[in-house]
Amino acid sequence: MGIPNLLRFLKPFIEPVHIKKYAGKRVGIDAYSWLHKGAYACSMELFTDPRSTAARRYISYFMHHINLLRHYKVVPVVVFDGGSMPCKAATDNERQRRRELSLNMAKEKLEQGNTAAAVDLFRKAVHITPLMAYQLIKILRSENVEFVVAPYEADAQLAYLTTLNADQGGIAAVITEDSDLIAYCCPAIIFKMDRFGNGEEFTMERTLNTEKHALSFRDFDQQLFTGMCVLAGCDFLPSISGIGTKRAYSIISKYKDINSVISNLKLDKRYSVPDDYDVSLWKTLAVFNHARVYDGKSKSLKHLKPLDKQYLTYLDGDLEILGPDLSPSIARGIAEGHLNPITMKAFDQCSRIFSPNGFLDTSAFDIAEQYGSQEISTQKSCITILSSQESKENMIVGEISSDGQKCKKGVLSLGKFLLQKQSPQVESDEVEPKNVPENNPFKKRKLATDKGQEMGPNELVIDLEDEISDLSCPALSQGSNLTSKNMKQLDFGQEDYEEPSLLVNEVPVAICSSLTRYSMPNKTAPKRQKAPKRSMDKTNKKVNNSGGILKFFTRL
DNA sequence: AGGTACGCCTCTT
DNA sequence: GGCGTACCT
Repeated sequence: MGIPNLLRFLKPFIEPVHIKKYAGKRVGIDAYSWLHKGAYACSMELFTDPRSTAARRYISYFMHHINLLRHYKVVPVVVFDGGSMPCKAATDNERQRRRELSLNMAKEKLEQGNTAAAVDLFRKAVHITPLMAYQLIKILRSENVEFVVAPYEADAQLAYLTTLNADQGGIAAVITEDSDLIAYCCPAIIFKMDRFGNGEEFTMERTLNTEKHALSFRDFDQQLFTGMCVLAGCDFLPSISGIGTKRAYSIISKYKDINSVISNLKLDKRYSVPDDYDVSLWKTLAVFNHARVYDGKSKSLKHLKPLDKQYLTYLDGDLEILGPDLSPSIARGIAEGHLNPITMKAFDQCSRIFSPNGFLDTSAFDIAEQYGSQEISTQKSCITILSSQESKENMIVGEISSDGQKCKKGVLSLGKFLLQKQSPQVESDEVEPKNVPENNPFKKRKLATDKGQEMGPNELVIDLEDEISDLSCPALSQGSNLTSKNMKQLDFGQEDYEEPSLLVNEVPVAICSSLTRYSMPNKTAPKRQKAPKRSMDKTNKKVNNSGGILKFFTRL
């Protein structure tokens, strides 16, 4: 729950900000906050029909915000929560119980035909499961959005990333709704960011160095600041009854030493301080300082900050409360989104088979799933789905050269393939075309060879203006939602922003598109190195020529 | 004045 | 998770 009232208490130090302030910077995102908000848009569907498009609206919500950041040249780094901390088990269980209660009531109401009441209850029952996070991860992966799954608390992971330089994977700020990040002394945090990029900014620097409303943290160091937060009550340790943010502040600024604070609290008859409160407080401070995080460089767990003797003595060798240690391979599997951080099992058995290629992995798996296949295998450059139902033969549905530089008919046939399955009217000879037609949307642009553009090896670029109207792949032309005409024009302050139509409501575009980076209708291929500027093309359409607005789709 | 317990909201148009 | 509010100390 964060620290109660902390945001209100620190309001004087919080200023309005627009995300464009962080243009060119890497910014960390607490995935949970957007996932949770997004899940509200589809809370009922998540229970009643989890595989439906409607149930995936939380992904649209999330990706809208990702695209917004990219539009303002902010590099998003998405951080997911991992395993739960042992010390939070009690509160976790309580929440779980409440949700289950709501869920049962919701189902009841639904059966009674009271949809309105059911929706209300489903909303109370929503929680973000690792599987939901995994669905998003698959999209992020295909859209080349950087992400990491924290071994435990995303907050700690985010705080850790702020201590690194950008070239080491570090971030300049964090977008979250959780005030816990303040307790981690995160240097810059953006709260309440809306869909236009407006939010409220907290900076440690401003807070420590300015006086507002008779509040001053000039004499506070990091330990005292975190101590104040913990004293006011946090997830790991409830506050002493009668102490909130203000009293925590005044008592810390009075004694300026954690141990003095505790001993004086114990002397004060107004408060009942548990005997072991000092130990608990130091242990909690240890978590905020040394929680276990994932280190992308060594690909293993490490501590947020190097272990400090002062805290270690209170921990008494019990490092478990910082999050149990994990072997590097498990930690990496979790961090890279292959293992469920709770169960430690692979999200899908095939993800690792594909990851060496790093290419069609999840999409291929999606297809297999759709076909009810039991197995998928990759052999050299082919992706094969072992079909268990329709035909007993193995079908080669994709073909990629081993260096990932060429994408042949496979991708197209993939699209056709699915299309045929879902739209019987498609001519059968289109199912496995011998050649990729000249005008096919998946034709590969010359990559990398073009004037220093920095394309990922697996990216395809489609020039929409040229090709959208004349697509050989009906799935795509049908998705005329791709034209700028059908894009929603949203007002983002002074600039117009063409929001990609998020979900293609019809069909198989999914598979193709997860590999595809569409460029907007400017003739030149995207340039991604220079600091891009927006420009107007002849048709007076506003376009983004900095790599195109990213399109994404999800499968049905 | 400050803390706490409680109920309501987070999406979308 | 946050927020606002009525009520308690």
